[in-house]
Amino acid sequence: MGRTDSDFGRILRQNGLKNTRPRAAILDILSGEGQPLTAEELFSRLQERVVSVNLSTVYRALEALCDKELVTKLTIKDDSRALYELKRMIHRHHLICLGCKRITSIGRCPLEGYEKRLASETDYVIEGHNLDVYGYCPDCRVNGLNA
Amino acid sequence: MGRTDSDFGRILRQNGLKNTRPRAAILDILSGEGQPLTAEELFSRLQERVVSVNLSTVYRALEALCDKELVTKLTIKDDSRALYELKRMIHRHHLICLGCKRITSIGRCPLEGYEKRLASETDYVIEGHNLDVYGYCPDCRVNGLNA
DNA sequence: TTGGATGCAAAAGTTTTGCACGGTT
DNA sequence: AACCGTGCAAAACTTTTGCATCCAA
Repeated sequence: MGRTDSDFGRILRQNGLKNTRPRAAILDILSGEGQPLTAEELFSRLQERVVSVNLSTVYRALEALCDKELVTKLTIKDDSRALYELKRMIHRHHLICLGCKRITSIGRCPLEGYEKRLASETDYVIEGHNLDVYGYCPDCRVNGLNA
Repeated sequence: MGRTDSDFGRILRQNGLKNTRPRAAILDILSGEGQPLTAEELFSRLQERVVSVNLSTVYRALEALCDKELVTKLTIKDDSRALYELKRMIHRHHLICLGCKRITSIGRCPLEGYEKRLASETDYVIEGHNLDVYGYCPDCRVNGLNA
Protein backbone atom coordinates (compact mmCIF):
# COMPACT_ATOMS: atom_id res chain seq x y z
CA MET A 1 0.00 0.00 0.00
CA GLY A 2 2.88 2.37 0.61
CA ARG A 3 2.14 5.24 2.94
CA THR A 4 -0.38 5.03 5.70
CA ASP A 5 -2.10 7.93 7.34
CA SER A 6 0.33 7.93 10.24
CA ASP A 7 3.25 8.49 7.91
CA PHE A 8 1.94 11.96 7.28
CA GLY A 9 1.54 12.45 10.98
CA ARG A 10 5.17 11.65 11.48
CA ILE A 11 6.24 13.93 8.67
CA LEU A 12 4.25 16.76 10.16
CA ARG A 13 5.72 16.27 13.60
CA GLN A 14 9.24 15.98 12.23
CA ASN A 15 8.71 19.39 10.74
CA GLY A 16 7.50 20.94 13.94
CA LEU A 17 3.85 20.98 12.90
CA LYS A 18 1.05 19.42 14.86
CA ASN A 19 -0.50 16.35 13.37
CA THR A 20 -4.03 17.46 12.67
CA ARG A 21 -6.67 15.84 10.53
CA PRO A 22 -6.84 18.60 7.89
CA ARG A 23 -3.08 18.73 7.43
CA ALA A 24 -2.60 15.00 7.20
CA ALA A 25 -5.53 14.76 4.80
CA ILE A 26 -4.12 17.51 2.62
CA LEU A 27 -0.78 15.72 2.37
CA ASP A 28 -2.60 12.48 1.62
CA ILE A 29 -4.70 14.05 -1.12
CA LEU A 30 -1.73 15.78 -2.70
CA SER A 31 0.32 12.60 -2.61
CA GLY A 32 -2.44 10.72 -4.40
CA GLU A 33 -3.09 13.45 -6.91
CA GLY A 34 -1.08 13.46 -10.09
CA GLN A 35 -1.29 17.18 -10.54
CA PRO A 36 -1.36 20.45 -8.61
CA LEU A 37 -4.64 21.57 -7.05
CA THR A 38 -6.11 24.90 -6.05
CA ALA A 39 -7.06 25.57 -2.44
CA GLU A 40 -10.70 25.33 -3.44
CA GLU A 41 -10.18 21.95 -5.12
CA LEU A 42 -8.43 20.65 -2.05
CA PHE A 43 -11.32 21.94 0.02
CA SER A 44 -13.74 19.92 -2.16
CA ARG A 45 -11.63 16.79 -1.92
CA LEU A 46 -11.62 17.16 1.84
CA GLN A 47 -15.39 17.46 1.94
CA GLU A 48 -15.73 14.34 -0.20
CA ARG A 49 -13.71 12.55 2.45
CA VAL A 50 -16.00 13.96 5.10
CA VAL A 51 -13.13 15.84 6.64
CA SER A 52 -14.89 18.79 8.19
CA VAL A 53 -12.69 21.78 7.54
CA ASN A 54 -12.93 25.46 6.80
CA LEU A 55 -11.51 26.98 3.64
CA SER A 56 -9.37 29.36 5.64
CA THR A 57 -7.88 26.39 7.43
CA VAL A 58 -6.94 24.95 4.07
CA TYR A 59 -5.14 28.17 3.22
CA ARG A 60 -3.41 28.27 6.56
CA ALA A 61 -2.41 24.62 6.36
CA LEU A 62 -1.01 25.13 2.88
CA GLU A 63 0.94 28.14 4.03
CA ALA A 64 2.45 26.14 6.89
CA LEU A 65 3.28 23.23 4.57
CA CYS A 66 4.92 25.57 2.08
CA ASP A 67 6.95 27.19 4.85
CA LYS A 68 8.25 23.77 5.82
CA GLU A 69 8.88 23.02 2.17
CA LEU A 70 6.62 20.00 2.16
CA VAL A 71 4.39 21.61 -0.44
CA THR A 72 5.12 23.88 -3.39
CA LYS A 73 2.95 26.77 -4.45
CA LEU A 74 2.81 27.63 -8.13
CA THR A 75 0.81 29.51 -10.72
CA ILE A 76 0.28 28.94 -14.40
CA LYS A 77 -0.62 31.24 -17.25
CA ASP A 78 -4.19 32.46 -17.52
CA ASP A 79 -5.25 31.39 -14.07
CA SER A 80 -5.01 33.78 -11.18
CA ARG A 81 -5.48 31.07 -8.56
CA ALA A 82 -2.50 29.47 -6.85
CA LEU A 83 -1.86 25.76 -7.24
CA TYR A 84 -0.30 23.45 -4.70
CA GLU A 85 1.55 20.18 -5.12
CA LEU A 86 3.65 17.90 -2.98
CA LYS A 87 7.23 19.03 -3.08
CA ARG A 88 9.44 16.56 -4.86
CA MET A 89 13.04 15.91 -4.04
CA ILE A 90 13.86 15.90 -7.71
CA HIS A 91 13.75 19.12 -9.68
CA ARG A 92 10.83 18.97 -12.11
CA HIS A 93 8.94 21.02 -14.65
CA HIS A 94 5.36 21.17 -15.83
CA LEU A 95 3.77 20.30 -19.12
CA ILE A 96 0.39 21.99 -19.32
CA CYS A 97 -2.30 21.04 -21.81
CA LEU A 98 -4.00 24.10 -23.26
CA GLY A 99 -7.03 21.96 -24.08
CA CYS A 100 -7.95 20.08 -20.92
CA LYS A 101 -5.67 22.08 -18.61
CA ARG A 102 -4.17 18.91 -17.22
CA ILE A 103 -0.70 19.35 -15.78
CA THR A 104 1.89 16.63 -15.93
CA SER A 105 5.49 16.59 -14.79
CA ILE A 106 8.56 16.63 -16.91
CA GLY A 107 11.41 14.72 -15.37
CA ARG A 108 14.61 15.69 -17.03
CA CYS A 109 15.59 19.33 -16.77
CA PRO A 110 17.07 20.73 -19.97
CA LEU A 111 18.74 23.62 -18.20
CA GLU A 112 21.60 21.89 -16.45
CA GLY A 113 24.53 23.99 -17.55
CA TYR A 114 22.47 27.00 -18.49
CA GLU A 115 22.28 28.64 -15.08
CA LYS A 116 26.04 28.77 -14.74
CA ARG A 117 26.41 30.37 -18.13
CA LEU A 118 23.71 32.90 -17.34
CA ALA A 119 25.29 33.69 -13.98
CA SER A 120 28.62 34.58 -15.54
CA GLU A 121 26.92 36.60 -18.29
CA THR A 122 24.68 38.63 -15.98
CA ASP A 123 26.64 38.69 -12.74
CA TYR A 124 23.55 37.44 -10.92
CA VAL A 125 23.60 34.75 -8.27
CA ILE A 126 21.11 32.31 -9.74
CA GLU A 127 18.91 30.60 -7.18
CA GLY A 128 16.67 28.60 -9.46
CA HIS A 129 14.26 28.71 -12.31
CA ASN A 130 10.76 27.90 -13.37
CA LEU A 131 9.93 26.26 -16.66
CA ASP A 132 6.46 25.46 -17.92
CA VAL A 133 5.78 24.07 -21.35
CA TYR A 134 2.40 24.58 -23.01
CA GLY A 135 0.82 22.45 -25.70
CA TYR A 136 -1.93 19.99 -26.51
CA CYS A 137 -2.00 16.49 -25.10
CA PRO A 138 -2.67 13.53 -27.38
CA ASP A 139 -6.40 13.55 -26.58
CA CYS A 140 -6.94 17.25 -27.13
CA ARG A 141 -4.72 17.26 -30.16
CA VAL A 142 -6.83 14.54 -31.79
CA ASN A 143 -10.08 16.21 -30.89
CA GLY A 144 -8.84 19.53 -32.14
CA LEU A 145 -9.88 21.32 -28.99
CA ASN A 146 -8.65 24.85 -28.75
CA ALA A 147 -9.77 26.23 -25.45
CA MET B 1 13.07 60.03 -30.17
CA GLY B 2 11.83 57.03 -32.11
CA ARG B 3 8.09 56.56 -31.81
CA THR B 4 5.69 59.43 -31.59
CA ASP B 5 2.31 59.32 -29.97
CA SER B 6 0.55 58.87 -33.28
CA ASP B 7 2.48 55.70 -33.97
CA PHE B 8 0.52 54.04 -31.23
CA GLY B 9 -2.69 55.40 -32.69
CA ARG B 10 -1.90 53.78 -35.98
CA ILE B 11 -1.01 50.49 -34.33
CA LEU B 12 -4.29 50.55 -32.47
CA ARG B 13 -6.30 51.26 -35.60
CA GLN B 14 -4.45 48.65 -37.57
CA ASN B 15 -5.59 46.17 -34.97
CA GLY B 16 -9.20 47.20 -35.13
CA LEU B 17 -9.10 49.16 -31.90
CA LYS B 18 -10.11 52.76 -31.52
CA ASN B 19 -7.32 55.19 -30.87
CA THR B 20 -8.13 56.50 -27.43
CA ARG B 21 -6.00 58.40 -25.01
CA PRO B 22 -5.77 55.70 -22.33
CA ARG B 23 -4.83 52.99 -24.81
CA ALA B 24 -2.19 55.00 -26.60
CA ALA B 25 -0.78 56.15 -23.26
CA ILE B 26 -0.62 52.57 -22.00
CA LEU B 27 1.33 51.48 -25.05
CA ASP B 28 3.60 54.48 -24.66
CA ILE B 29 4.28 53.73 -21.02
CA LEU B 30 4.91 50.06 -21.63
CA SER B 31 7.23 50.83 -24.51
CA GLY B 32 9.27 53.13 -22.32
CA GLU B 33 9.31 50.81 -19.36
CA GLY B 34 12.07 48.27 -19.11
CA GLN B 35 10.00 45.79 -17.16
CA PRO B 36 6.48 44.46 -16.79
CA LEU B 37 3.98 46.48 -14.75
CA THR B 38 0.85 45.65 -12.81
CA ALA B 39 -2.46 47.25 -13.76
CA GLU B 40 -2.22 49.37 -10.65
CA GLU B 41 1.27 50.57 -11.53
CA LEU B 42 0.11 51.50 -15.01
CA PHE B 43 -2.78 53.34 -13.43
CA SER B 44 -0.33 55.38 -11.35
CA ARG B 45 1.88 56.14 -14.32
CA LEU B 46 -1.20 57.36 -16.17
CA GLN B 47 -2.15 59.65 -13.33
CA GLU B 48 1.37 61.07 -13.24
CA ARG B 49 0.90 61.95 -16.88
CA VAL B 50 -2.41 63.55 -15.99
CA VAL B 51 -4.24 61.08 -18.16
CA SER B 52 -7.60 60.88 -16.47
CA VAL B 53 -8.59 57.27 -16.50
CA ASN B 54 -10.40 54.74 -14.40
CA LEU B 55 -8.72 51.59 -13.13
CA SER B 56 -11.35 49.42 -14.78
CA THR B 57 -10.54 51.10 -18.07
CA VAL B 58 -6.93 50.11 -17.58
CA TYR B 59 -7.98 46.51 -17.11
CA ARG B 60 -10.26 46.62 -20.14
CA ALA B 61 -7.61 48.28 -22.27
CA LEU B 62 -5.05 45.68 -21.24
CA GLU B 63 -7.47 42.90 -22.03
CA ALA B 64 -8.08 44.32 -25.50
CA LEU B 65 -4.36 44.78 -26.10
CA CYS B 66 -3.65 41.23 -25.00
CA ASP B 67 -6.40 39.93 -27.30
CA LYS B 68 -4.71 41.69 -30.19
CA GLU B 69 -1.38 40.35 -29.02
CA LEU B 70 0.11 43.78 -28.62
CA VAL B 71 0.66 43.16 -24.92
CA THR B 72 1.58 40.05 -22.95
CA LYS B 73 0.15 39.17 -19.58
CA LEU B 74 2.32 37.25 -17.16
CA THR B 75 2.69 36.31 -13.53
CA ILE B 76 5.73 35.57 -11.40
CA LYS B 77 6.22 33.53 -8.27
CA ASP B 78 4.98 34.92 -4.99
CA ASP B 79 2.88 37.68 -6.49
CA SER B 80 -0.76 37.13 -7.20
CA ARG B 81 -1.08 40.21 -9.39
CA ALA B 82 -0.79 39.99 -13.15
CA LEU B 83 1.98 41.85 -14.96
CA TYR B 84 1.83 43.34 -18.42
CA GLU B 85 4.55 44.11 -20.93
CA LEU B 86 4.77 45.06 -24.55
CA LYS B 87 4.80 41.97 -26.66
CA ARG B 88 8.12 41.48 -28.37
CA MET B 89 8.62 39.89 -31.72
CA ILE B 90 11.56 37.98 -30.36
CA HIS B 91 11.01 35.19 -27.89
CA ARG B 92 12.36 36.22 -24.50
CA HIS B 93 12.61 35.08 -20.91
CA HIS B 94 12.71 36.81 -17.58
CA LEU B 95 15.41 37.10 -14.99
CA ILE B 96 13.84 38.09 -11.69
CA CYS B 97 15.79 39.47 -8.75
CA LEU B 98 14.57 38.00 -5.47
CA GLY B 99 15.97 41.02 -3.67
CA CYS B 100 14.67 44.09 -5.45
CA LYS B 101 12.09 42.24 -7.56
CA ARG B 102 13.38 43.87 -10.69
CA ILE B 103 12.67 41.93 -13.85
CA THR B 104 15.02 41.97 -16.80
CA SER B 105 14.87 40.14 -20.07
CA ILE B 106 17.03 37.28 -21.20
CA GLY B 107 17.65 37.32 -24.88
CA ARG B 108 18.88 33.97 -25.99
CA CYS B 109 16.54 31.05 -25.39
CA PRO B 110 18.33 27.92 -24.20
CA LEU B 111 15.46 25.65 -25.24
CA GLU B 112 15.80 25.66 -28.99
CA GLY B 113 15.87 21.97 -29.73
CA TYR B 114 14.23 20.95 -26.50
CA GLU B 115 10.61 21.36 -27.52
CA LYS B 116 10.99 19.01 -30.46
CA ARG B 117 12.53 16.35 -28.28
CA LEU B 118 9.81 16.77 -25.68
CA ALA B 119 7.11 16.59 -28.35
CA SER B 120 8.32 13.25 -29.62
CA GLU B 121 8.73 11.92 -26.09
CA THR B 122 5.30 12.96 -24.85
CA ASP B 123 3.22 12.98 -28.01
CA TYR B 124 2.08 16.51 -27.20
CA VAL B 125 1.88 19.30 -29.74
CA ILE B 126 4.07 21.90 -28.07
CA GLU B 127 2.87 25.45 -28.50
CA GLY B 128 5.42 27.27 -26.40
CA HIS B 129 6.98 27.61 -23.01
CA ASN B 130 7.62 29.94 -20.19
CA LEU B 131 10.95 30.24 -18.46
CA ASP B 132 11.73 32.48 -15.52
CA VAL B 133 15.04 32.46 -13.74
CA TYR B 134 15.31 33.65 -10.15
CA GLY B 135 18.35 34.99 -8.39
CA TYR B 136 20.03 38.04 -6.91
CA CYS B 137 21.21 40.93 -9.04
CA PRO B 138 24.69 42.39 -8.51
CA ASP B 139 23.36 45.11 -6.18
CA CYS B 140 21.30 42.83 -4.00
CA ARG B 141 23.99 40.19 -3.98
CA VAL B 142 26.52 42.67 -2.66
CA ASN B 143 24.18 44.09 -0.08
CA GLY B 144 23.17 40.66 1.06
CA LEU B 145 19.50 41.46 0.82
CA ASN B 146 17.23 38.50 1.21
CA ALA B 147 13.68 39.65 0.83
C1' DT C 1 -1.51 22.74 30.65
C1' DT C 2 -0.33 25.40 26.92
C1' DG C 3 0.82 27.06 22.58
C1' DG C 4 -0.48 26.09 18.26
C1' DA C 5 -4.58 25.00 15.13
C1' DT C 6 -9.25 25.75 13.77
C1' DG C 7 -13.97 27.82 12.73
C1' DC C 8 -16.40 31.63 11.68
C1' DA C 9 -17.05 36.03 10.00
C1' DA C 10 -15.30 39.96 8.25
C1' DA C 11 -11.87 42.31 5.57
C1' DA C 12 -8.50 42.99 2.03
C1' DG C 13 -6.83 42.85 -2.53
C1' DT C 14 -7.31 42.07 -7.39
C1' DT C 15 -10.13 41.77 -11.30
C1' DT C 16 -14.68 41.78 -13.62
C1' DT C 17 -19.19 43.52 -14.88
C1' DG C 18 -23.70 46.38 -15.65
C1' DC C 19 -25.26 50.40 -17.21
C1' DA C 20 -25.50 55.03 -18.74
C1' DC C 21 -22.82 58.35 -21.04
C1' DG C 22 -19.24 60.03 -24.19
C1' DG C 23 -15.87 59.95 -28.03
C1' DT C 24 -13.86 57.99 -32.37
C1' DT C 25 -14.56 56.79 -36.90
C1' DA D 1 -25.07 58.24 -36.63
C1' DA D 2 -23.39 54.00 -34.98
C1' DC D 3 -20.66 51.61 -32.21
C1' DC D 4 -17.00 51.14 -29.35
C1' DG D 5 -14.81 52.82 -25.18
C1' DT D 6 -15.15 54.89 -20.65
C1' DG D 7 -16.50 56.19 -15.82
C1' DC D 8 -18.62 54.89 -11.85
C1' DA D 9 -20.29 51.74 -8.65
C1' DA D 10 -21.11 47.36 -7.35
C1' DA D 11 -20.03 42.60 -7.53
C1' DA D 12 -17.15 38.53 -7.97
C1' DC D 13 -13.45 35.98 -6.67
C1' DT D 14 -9.29 34.63 -4.20
C1' DT D 15 -6.78 35.04 -0.13
C1' DT D 16 -5.87 36.94 4.51
C1' DT D 17 -6.89 38.15 9.24
C1' DG D 18 -9.02 38.85 14.14
C1' DC D 19 -10.75 36.55 17.70
C1' DA D 20 -12.78 33.05 20.48
C1' DT D 21 -12.56 28.20 21.05
C1' DC D 22 -10.50 23.71 20.66
C1' DC D 23 -7.08 20.18 20.56
C1' DA D 24 -2.50 17.82 20.10
C1' DA D 25 1.64 17.25 22.65
